[in-house]
Amino acid sequence: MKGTIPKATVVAGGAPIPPRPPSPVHARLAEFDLLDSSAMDLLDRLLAEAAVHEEGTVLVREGEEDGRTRFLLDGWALRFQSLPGGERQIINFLIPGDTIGLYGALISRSDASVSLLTDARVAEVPCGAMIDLFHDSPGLGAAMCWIGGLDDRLLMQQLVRVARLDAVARIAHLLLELHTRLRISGATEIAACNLPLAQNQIADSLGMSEVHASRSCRRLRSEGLITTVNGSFVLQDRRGLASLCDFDERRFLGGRIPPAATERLLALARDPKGS
Amino acid sequence: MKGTIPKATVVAGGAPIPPRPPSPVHARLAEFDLLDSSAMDLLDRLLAEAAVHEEGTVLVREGEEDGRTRFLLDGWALRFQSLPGGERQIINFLIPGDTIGLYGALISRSDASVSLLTDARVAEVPCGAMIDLFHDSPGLGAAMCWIGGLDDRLLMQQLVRVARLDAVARIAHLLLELHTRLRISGATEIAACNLPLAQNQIADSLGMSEVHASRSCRRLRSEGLITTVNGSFVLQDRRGLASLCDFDERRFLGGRIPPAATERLLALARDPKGS
DNA sequence: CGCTTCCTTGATTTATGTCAACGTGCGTGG
DNA sequence: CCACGCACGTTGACATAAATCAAGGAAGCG
Repeated sequence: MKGTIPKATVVAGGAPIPPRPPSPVHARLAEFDLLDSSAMDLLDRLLAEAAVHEEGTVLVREGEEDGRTRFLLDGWALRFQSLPGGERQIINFLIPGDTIGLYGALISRSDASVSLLTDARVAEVPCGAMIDLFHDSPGLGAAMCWIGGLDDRLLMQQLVRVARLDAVARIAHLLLELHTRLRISGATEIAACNLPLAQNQIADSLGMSEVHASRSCRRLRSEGLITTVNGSFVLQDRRGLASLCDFDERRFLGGRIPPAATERLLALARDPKGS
Repeated sequence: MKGTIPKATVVAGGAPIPPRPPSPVHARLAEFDLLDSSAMDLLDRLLAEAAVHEEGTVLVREGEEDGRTRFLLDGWALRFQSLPGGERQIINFLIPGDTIGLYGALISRSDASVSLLTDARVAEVPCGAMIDLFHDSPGLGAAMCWIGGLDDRLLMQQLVRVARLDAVARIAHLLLELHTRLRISGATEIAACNLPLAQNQIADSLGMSEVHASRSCRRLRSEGLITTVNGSFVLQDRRGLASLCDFDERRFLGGRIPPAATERLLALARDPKGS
């Protein structure tokens, strides 16, 4: 069940921004609109060599020392911690455009494992290249930090969900989050409604038992809010789901950059040795 | 009940690392051992002008556009989100040495509020200065990202706690985390055992009702694991607390930098215009 | 055909929330 | 100095959400 694999074209010059490959990473960065064409070129180069891995592959193992940062270009993954009892807590789901091990270049020991939920296309950036990136393109470096900030925001939402919502609302909220994130990373509306999750993954993510996850999903299904097609969830009524859990889409949209920062970053790009 | 306020001395030259003020920020960065004396000087300058605020002050309001990044030099704060029902979810507790709004320079709209739990000394770094920092001292810039990575790790632990542990274990785990973090930021062993928390703050942080927090704290007290002295928790038996919740201190220690990254960062510092 | 994996369902137990009442210390204003 | 209100913690009775245990069904796959 390999996904379609769009080719990553490497563009040569610094010409007035040529059409980019439809990478979900680019889609996410569209909102971070400070990248000039040289930054884009650098990004393209970093993402050019992507490898395809099979469903179930473990990309990163908790405690491992592996400074690489990866970009998930296609497919889904999950980040989790193993617990003393042998269970796992899924920290978050990773979708196309997401970063894996963003801090790998700075914190050698990874604090969570990452495994693939579907076949996936993954680009790897070695530790050194990740550091150099900040030097070669301060704008792209800033973009990486910006991604870090957005990820932090996601984790906050996951916390609020688990800490405050009941089981049905937790699931609704999670599904809506994934839908929103998929749209941001460029999925079509139809693709964004199709979430390849198993119920035990939902349970492990939201801190509930499998049995209870099953019952809660059933409730959502019986109210016509979702359906399941061979193991995938399909959102049927976003409005209805949102009303169950006070979903606020704005918490996932809009990572706008303060004007003052914009100026400085542009100045830096023009004159990297300034001041 | 103002805390003792150590003076922040600004050091002039780039001399062979003079004794630094005993700032908790410096203490935290001790583990990030890549900062040369010029980076330290820059940091000292950023932290030199700290203002003292009263307990209860709201430093940041959710949704507000305020690109500043702050450093908590003394005192405690909490970061929280307001929920539709009017309650709050405390995302995490901030202790001396912690950063407030690390991503402020890149994401203008803050996604959580921060208010002071005690009187506190706070240094403010404007948005522009935060960006320039990456240019003026790549090492210090890396240190800021590194802090972001550690904060991410903390948030993961908070999630695991809330998602997986029962009420008593959640509280024990939280108290141990705070103890560990306090030691890292330079608190004496005695100070680190003394946590100025109210039970309703614990409840709002761990997603449980106030009543249940009260009962759970009582259990910990009755087993001699903690005591309370006029509203503060005092850890009495760390070993005992840890056995209740599988606390793994290593999750909070050791943000070691990969060797490859160390080399590159040092090279960058020596030759900021290299390659 | 007999595995496994994923999901389902019912009966029961346990953890936690909710409601309501009360205590204690503490600051404030009379 | 007292009376009052307020923030904070405590306690008990009760309701509810969710875990657990146990059994079984449906699909995929050798």
